[in-house]
Amino acid sequence: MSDRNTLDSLFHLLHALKRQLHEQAGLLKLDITPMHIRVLKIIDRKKDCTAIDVASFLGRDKAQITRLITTLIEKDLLAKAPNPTDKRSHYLRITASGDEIIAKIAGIDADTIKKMTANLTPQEIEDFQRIAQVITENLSAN
Amino acid sequence: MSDRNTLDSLFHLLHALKRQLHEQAGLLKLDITPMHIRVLKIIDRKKDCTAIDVASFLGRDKAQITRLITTLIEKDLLAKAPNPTDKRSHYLRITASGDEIIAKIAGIDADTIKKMTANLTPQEIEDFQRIAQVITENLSAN
DNA sequence: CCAGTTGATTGATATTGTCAACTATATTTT
DNA sequence: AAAATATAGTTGACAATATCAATCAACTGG
Repeated sequence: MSDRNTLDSLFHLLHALKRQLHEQAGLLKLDITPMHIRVLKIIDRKKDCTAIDVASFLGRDKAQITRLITTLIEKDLLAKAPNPTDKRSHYLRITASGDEIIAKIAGIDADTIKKMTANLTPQEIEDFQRIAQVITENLSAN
Repeated sequence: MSDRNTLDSLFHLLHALKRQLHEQAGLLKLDITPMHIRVLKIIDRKKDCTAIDVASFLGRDKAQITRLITTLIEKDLLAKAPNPTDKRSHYLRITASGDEIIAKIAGIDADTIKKMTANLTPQEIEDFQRIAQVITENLSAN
């Protein structure tokens, strides 16, 4: 367990995080996945958010985003509004039910972060985030 | 981009890492995935490794491990040897071709880590790894 | 207007992950 | 020793995530 290298550690962390978020998604009792939740959060934060915005923010394929948005609309957590500047695209708006879910998610997220960062100092958390970002950029650079 | 929270940062990092490893797996020109590579590495490190050992080390379902091992055997990177202490199970042995692949992987891994940690100090890398482990443990604890 | 680009959707398919059922051996209990 | 239980491994089914290619409609620059 102790002779893991950086890559292994990260993989392990990834897996633990995935499990955690999957559990949390289950807590919502909606038939919704972690990715749906991420999409919802992004749309909530960004004004006049379109599908492309979500895709580029997450660095994911447009196809995946289309499908995630479709199910969010089916579940009435999201609705499309016309985009006055481009008839091909739509502004994504959170519905009233969506707002409720987002509030719940915020609470659950806070718990997760609290759990993750138990026994870490604010300085450590800040360092971790900063270094994580550097590594991400290093990986993304080609 | 800048107002990401810890969860978002981690997700982003893990996604970038996944992509990187996927590319690297492609580099091997075998028809093999990142998970196959992880399994191969574990078996290489542990003497008399069985499928269960791999599953418990990775914290994955046995079913998934069985399938990964099956394709590794098909590709002649792995072979089963009898386990003298239990007729249900087998020791997993790396073949000669498997050894070659593992050597290549080691080189590629070194490159990845170098890329990831460019412009980070040894201290930062150490901190990151330590904090990542703490977070993993926090998440795994129930 | 035309050519090329972009936003969105759909189909196909790969990877990873989980659950449940099952076989064959091992181990424990009585 | 026989019965009950547990474990190693396999298989089937399926969910969640991800990517690629093709397509359509709408936009943009020349």
